[in-house]
Amino acid sequence: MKLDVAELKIQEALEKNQVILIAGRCSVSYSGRAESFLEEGDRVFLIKQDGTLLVHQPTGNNPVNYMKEKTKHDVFVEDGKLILKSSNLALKEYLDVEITKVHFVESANLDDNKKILIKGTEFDMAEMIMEKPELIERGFKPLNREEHTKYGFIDVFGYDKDKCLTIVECKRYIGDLKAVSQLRRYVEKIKKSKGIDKVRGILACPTMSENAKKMLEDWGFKHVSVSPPKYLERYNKNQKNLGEY
Amino acid sequence: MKLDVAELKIQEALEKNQVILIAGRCSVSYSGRAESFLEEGDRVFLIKQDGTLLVHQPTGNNPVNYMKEKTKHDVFVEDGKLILKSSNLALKEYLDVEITKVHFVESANLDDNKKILIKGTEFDMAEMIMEKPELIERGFKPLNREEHTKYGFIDVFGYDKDKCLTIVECKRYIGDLKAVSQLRRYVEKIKKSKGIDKVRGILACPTMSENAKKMLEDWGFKHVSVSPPKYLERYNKNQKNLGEY
DNA sequence: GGGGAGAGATGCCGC
DNA sequence: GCGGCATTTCTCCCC
Repeated sequence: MKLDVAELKIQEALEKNQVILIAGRCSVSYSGRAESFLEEGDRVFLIKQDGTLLVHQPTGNNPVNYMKEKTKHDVFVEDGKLILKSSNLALKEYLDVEITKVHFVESANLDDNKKILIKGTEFDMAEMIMEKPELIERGFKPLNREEHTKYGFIDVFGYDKDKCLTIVECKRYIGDLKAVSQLRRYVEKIKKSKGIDKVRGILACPTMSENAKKMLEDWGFKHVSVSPPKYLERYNKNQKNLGEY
Repeated sequence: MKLDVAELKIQEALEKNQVILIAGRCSVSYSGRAESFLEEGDRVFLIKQDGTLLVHQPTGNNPVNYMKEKTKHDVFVEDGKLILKSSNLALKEYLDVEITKVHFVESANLDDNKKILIKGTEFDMAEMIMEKPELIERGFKPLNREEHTKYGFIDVFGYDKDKCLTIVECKRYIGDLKAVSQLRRYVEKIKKSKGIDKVRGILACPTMSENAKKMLEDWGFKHVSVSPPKYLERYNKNQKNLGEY
């Protein structure tokens, strides 16, 4: 596609506040929180209706460069190149693209006000434990979930069968050093603020790394194997259709 | 665009292992590490040459759904809908899309083997401190950077003017509770493994949150205000062109 | 592949 | 806006 045709097409789409998709050969410079440069190669550009810009290489999960919402975009041809200058003055972030070849440009007004529903999060784990406290220990009595105000952001806390205050930190995945550090911070905070000498700490997660297990034991905490709940599980080896939700 | 035309176009592009961009009205289901459902709306799909799939809503930075590399994609028309079934058997992840309307489909073979160069990272901060140790303290003598083997992943460590072992943890942005916890873990690890009683901990970051500052003081650590270096900084209020790199 | 930590992390919620 | 934290975090590097 000719550069000046692409230029017009992109300018019109920007004016109409459409989602724009561009594939082209380009180099990319960025300056803002950090700085970056990417030599010439084929990439995909996605400009969204809120001004977000994503630059994607032909492989990999993450955008190689990006600009956040409310970014302004300016497109023009100069010295035989299609230039895209994107700037977010509020964030002091700037991104420049020099496009030497445009493979295609497409744009459309997209209408979408739906929010994704996700199940199986850490929050769902905590909820499950509130409903089935025996997942932690026989005799465990949870008091509150997600106590944000007084003692920090604690997933679940309550009393064990011996009426000892017990803090439960949930992790969806493997429990690591960070998770133990976090639990430790909570336990100390509660000890201090309540003036109690003995507070128990429990890490609820599917598995733990060896080093984390060691640190957990050093601090007298306990690991309970719990996995996040899956409410919508419908797939298995023999099943090909998802069915309705 | 008619669904069966889109079907063919996508199938051909998949066979040719091209990058594919689709805009359409759809609902999305996901099952894997967690589970999710997204009601009907207009979205953009990006299928990459390594099998990566990204689903983007018309606003926002992050994909609303995604599948990692090596995902297989199957497209067909059924009951008047264009169905995209993506599965990653190795990861036991599955994503289903029901498309009721296709706005456009584009595809291309993209060639890109360049890697992005980023400056101003935490690593660059540590490097800067190695070169200018007075940024930390007068008399600070750094020994090593990124010591991974013996004492963990410590950014910089060395001796202060009184020959006391000193650990420096760098953060690009505001120092928070997590950062202080991390520093604390390192200091204790070194104390234990070296059998030393006094090890100093310094957090090098631009600013700190109040709670983190308090925790830092509680533990006898110190904050030094350091910002990540920017090697390519060329922008300012009065400058409109980026110039060459 | 596991483990540990950074990221231009982002996004969410609460204050 | 800051603060604290989860994320289908992802990515990188080392062992």
